[in-house]
Amino acid sequence: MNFQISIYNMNLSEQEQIRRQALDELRKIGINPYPAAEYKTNVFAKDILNKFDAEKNNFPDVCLAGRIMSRRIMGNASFAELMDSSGRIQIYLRRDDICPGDDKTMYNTVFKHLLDIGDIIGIKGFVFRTQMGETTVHVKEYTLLSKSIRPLPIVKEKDGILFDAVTDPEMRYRQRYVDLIVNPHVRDIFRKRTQIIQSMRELFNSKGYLEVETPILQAIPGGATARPFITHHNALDIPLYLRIADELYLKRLIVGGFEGVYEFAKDFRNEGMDRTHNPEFTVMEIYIAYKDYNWMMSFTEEIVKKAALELHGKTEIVYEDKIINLNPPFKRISMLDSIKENTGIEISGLDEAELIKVCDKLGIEHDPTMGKGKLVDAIFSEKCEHSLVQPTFIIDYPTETSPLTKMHRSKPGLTERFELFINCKEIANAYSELNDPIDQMERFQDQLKLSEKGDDEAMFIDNDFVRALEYGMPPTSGMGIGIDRLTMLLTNQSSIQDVLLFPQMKPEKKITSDPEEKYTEKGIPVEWIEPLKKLGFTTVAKLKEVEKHTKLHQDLCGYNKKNKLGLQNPSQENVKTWLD
RNA sequence: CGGCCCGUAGCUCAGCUGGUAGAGCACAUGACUCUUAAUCAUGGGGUCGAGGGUUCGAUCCCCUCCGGGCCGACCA
Repeated sequence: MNFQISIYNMNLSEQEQIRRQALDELRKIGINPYPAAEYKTNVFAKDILNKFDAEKNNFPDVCLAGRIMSRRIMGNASFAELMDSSGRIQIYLRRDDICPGDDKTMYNTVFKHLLDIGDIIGIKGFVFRTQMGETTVHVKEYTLLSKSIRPLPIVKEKDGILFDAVTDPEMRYRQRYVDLIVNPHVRDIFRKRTQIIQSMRELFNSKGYLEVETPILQAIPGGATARPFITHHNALDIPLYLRIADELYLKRLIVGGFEGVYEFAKDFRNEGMDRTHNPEFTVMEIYIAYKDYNWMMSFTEEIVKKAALELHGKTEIVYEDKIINLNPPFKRISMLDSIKENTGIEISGLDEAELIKVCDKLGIEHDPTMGKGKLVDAIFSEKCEHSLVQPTFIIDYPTETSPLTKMHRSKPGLTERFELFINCKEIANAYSELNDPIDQMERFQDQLKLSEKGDDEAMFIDNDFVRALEYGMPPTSGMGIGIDRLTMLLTNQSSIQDVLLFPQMKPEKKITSDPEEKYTEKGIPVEWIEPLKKLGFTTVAKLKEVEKHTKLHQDLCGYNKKNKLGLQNPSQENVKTWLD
């Protein structure tokens, strides 16, 4: 028996070894643990739970498939829980139902011993209610559909309280598949994420706006201020950037004559990672001809309201300890008024030197690379954002930080731009788009000056984009919504990792391990390879670092004894030759 | 990048001014025909994140590193 285990792999846990043995046993019995055939089901667990009526006996013949999540075996009868994509349902198996004849293998051997929690099976039977009142499928016949050879964390639940729930973020994010299996509410979050996107798409399509795709690989990463990822195209031998925004391409399409275009775009920014930032993230950007930012504010209200209603059936949502009402109209206040409201200081018309004084007075850090716009932005971030719990449009931003935005129709030095804040976070950003090509070129050149001043986020000049504007772009309003952050808000999650299926993680540390040949080449007998690896010598190179061969010899003999391997101990001289 | 905390069985966690490890679940064997965190009995399972140091002796104390979390800084 010991030998039986050792020929598998010493690195496997006992439970994994047992499951691999079960795999072999199943094959011996003639059961394919990984059958190819389609398995036709006719119902989901949730449908049964919702619609079963014991008096009508309305599920006399069901077939469903899913993963075994728990088992309670009591001799000749067993209960188990089956989880399919819709949820969990209890199933009931009786030996003499599963095995009507003399051969009781399918129950006694296969179900009780060779199946495990985590295995995927299909069942046929009828629905009934147990004495305890639980809707249950009485199984007449089952089929193994896929054997699981790695034990799943066992999460138990009673009265809504989870026991031993997997909460370790490391495991939850790296092995999202496990998280999705054992934490059912996680699947729900991602369903809601898709629902939000669907809700927006439906609204846009109903208005006749066109969903488009624009380049992710861009020669000039435009449309936002951020540090890009850079890559290289071999055939063209040019650098390419992963997009930081799709704005400039969408506006080219408005020039091309579309009335409205939108894209759910993955953008990439080479910056810090934390609870609210992932290097790749999703932004919905939409551009509509002949509109302005006032119109866009109302449209944004409609988008947010619709998504909230479809997810929650109401516009009041709970986020952590706050209740947020997403019922329009949202408050609208200019950035300068908001600063005045929160600090009592009127900063309109101040020059750079005066703004620096204000920063000093308010205790806001600043540095010489910051222009007027960034100084105002810093004051706003520091003093105002925290007050914007309920949805609020902050409007009319300084020109300097808005190089793609039309000048304000009546307020000099400002632009027609708004950001929607909810729960103190920016959710949307929109403008009356700048369509004056000459103004646009000048703004790009101002960005160049900022860049020369040391601002490494300033925008690049996109000459082709200016050329497009020169042909004439209709007055247009554009808006972007951070899908990840909106999802966080609407699903009450506090970190972006919880709304991304596969958040970016540091690479997993690989344990390098040499193949057997490397060891045998050095004259090391096969049976001593495993003990050496267990002692930490996973590569032959590590053997070279051994200072005293006698110590290694001792360790090996000790390992042999401790694990009762029954191997013939090597001589000290032998061990010495391994180290050369 | 700085401060605080964490890393022990497959999972969740104990481990008392240092004496080479425990629980529950899971797993194995057995009992049990309506159980539901099923129950009962028995059993196996751990380089106590890695390396170094102090010590007769380190899971525990010290240093370095790796991985993770929270807070701050930077940053949309």
